[in-house]
Amino acid sequence: MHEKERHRIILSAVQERPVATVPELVEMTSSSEATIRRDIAALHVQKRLRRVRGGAEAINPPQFVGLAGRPFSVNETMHATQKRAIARAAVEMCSDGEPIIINGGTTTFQMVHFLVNRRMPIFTNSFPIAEHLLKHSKNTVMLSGGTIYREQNIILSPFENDVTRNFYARRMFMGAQGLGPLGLMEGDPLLIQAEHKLIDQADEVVVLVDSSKFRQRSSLILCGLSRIATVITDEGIEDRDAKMLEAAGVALVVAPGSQPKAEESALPA
Amino acid sequence: MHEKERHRIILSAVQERPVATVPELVEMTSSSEATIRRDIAALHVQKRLRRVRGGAEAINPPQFVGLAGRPFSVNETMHATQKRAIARAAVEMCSDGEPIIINGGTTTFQMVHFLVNRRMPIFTNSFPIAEHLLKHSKNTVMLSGGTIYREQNIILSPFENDVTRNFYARRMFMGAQGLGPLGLMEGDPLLIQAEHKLIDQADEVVVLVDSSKFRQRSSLILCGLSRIATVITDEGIEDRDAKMLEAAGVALVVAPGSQPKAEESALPA
DNA sequence: TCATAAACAATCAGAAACAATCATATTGCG
DNA sequence: CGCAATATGATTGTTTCTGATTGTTTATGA
Repeated sequence: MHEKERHRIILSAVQERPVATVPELVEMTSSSEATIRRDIAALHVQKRLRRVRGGAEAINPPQFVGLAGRPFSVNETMHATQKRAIARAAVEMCSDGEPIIINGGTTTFQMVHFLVNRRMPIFTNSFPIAEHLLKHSKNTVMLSGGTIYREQNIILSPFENDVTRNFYARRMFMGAQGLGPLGLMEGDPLLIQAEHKLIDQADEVVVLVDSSKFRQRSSLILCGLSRIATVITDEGIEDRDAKMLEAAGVALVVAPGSQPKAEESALPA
Repeated sequence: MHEKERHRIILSAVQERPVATVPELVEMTSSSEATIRRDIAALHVQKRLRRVRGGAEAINPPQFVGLAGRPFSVNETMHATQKRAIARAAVEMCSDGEPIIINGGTTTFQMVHFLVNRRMPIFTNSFPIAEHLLKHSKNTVMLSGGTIYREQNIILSPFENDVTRNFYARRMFMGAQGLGPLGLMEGDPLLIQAEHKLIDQADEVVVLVDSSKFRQRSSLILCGLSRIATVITDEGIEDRDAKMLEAAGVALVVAPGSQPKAEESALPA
């Protein structure tokens, strides 16, 4: 067996399980202990894995923290103030007892804080949202079934007939990566899939986007503006974008309390 | 067992409950008291947990366990040692990569600790199990969809065609309230419903019950003994009950390490 | 307060993992 | 074909870890 081949096997083993022991790898590669040690040492200096006593471990999760993958936590802090204000406005649209659907995302996640004193049936495909509502509120929580995708923080099943098809609500709340004349844009095909499942289960689609999202573009269009009933954003929205929504017959809600981001709006051309 | 694995198990246990005792961890890791103390000390200086007299506790604020309803937490401490030994034996039946189904329950929950160093597709209807596996393991987690019932700690949908019908595994693991000649007994109709959904999705049903369950009776029969492939219990099982299982063609596994409860078995008539 | 048990710390022998070395095998090239 | 360069495997001695034993400290109840 060649060196490259062993390295491939070792890296694969390390990815699959938190720690791969030297005897395990010896068994897998049919090579000697000394060779495996040398390989691990080599891969260690290449920073392709971390060498630990007894074997090797993957380098990416030094200790994997909780549910939220990196992308989630990073996003979580961006535009936090606006997101919070937008989320509050979204929750204020709801009345107790009225069922709602919340699609997973960092903006919609902020809604949970304003839902703690409410009592309504809430359907979501987001594990963190469900978790938070369960632990800190008395709402009835309903969850879509399927595989939990750690990176995207959503639950998605590849099948047609899941519980999702049996839940219906007047409003569905969702975020997006971008919003433009062509409609709602998303960056991840998996999210597109998940959102398509939910979008048909509600009369009105309410989109939560901070004003920076009007400048974001992406290649994946989820749906046209016509499908959107309401957009909630912050005070940083530009007239041009407001007019675009108005022309498409989309109701616009500007969440108060989010400080106008004059500098951010006046971007250097 | 290697250092990293022990650390993962310890952190996993500490998360589950506010405090994990040294003897508990000794039992879970099959290592000595001295080693556990050293591990705790090491994790303490790494600020990954707090060392306290008697064991270790989670470092983050004592987040109240809103999720686990009273019944769950109370049950959780009963027969804890046996339950853990049984859960360990259950996980030892599984090989990496082999998909399994875990029905929610306090005994089956204990399986999570032994699954942290594994890598397999796991389908469950239990929110706490899914949560723990997500946070402390690399397993692929699949969840059934539906309403989350706080009291029973399970997720159940009233509909026929949900994701559950699309997942299939060789083994399904479940607990029960009682086990007698008539079969598997459960106390709550909701659990019956949930378990019926899963029971058809696996070839073999593996039942995890501590030996006290052979003396429990209940009015709701979930299924006959013939449907059960294996029963895992502790050393407190009586000959009469073992014979009953044998007669029904059920494989019996007695989990080692659970000290024989001589006094408990010899109940005052 | 004292007695008792539990939890802890310190120590040491044995085991496992490791590093260093050397002999052998494989490969590439003249 | 032979030689050199490199890679591999075995051997050795060293380091590190683990588990048992001992004695000390801390909590608990009479």
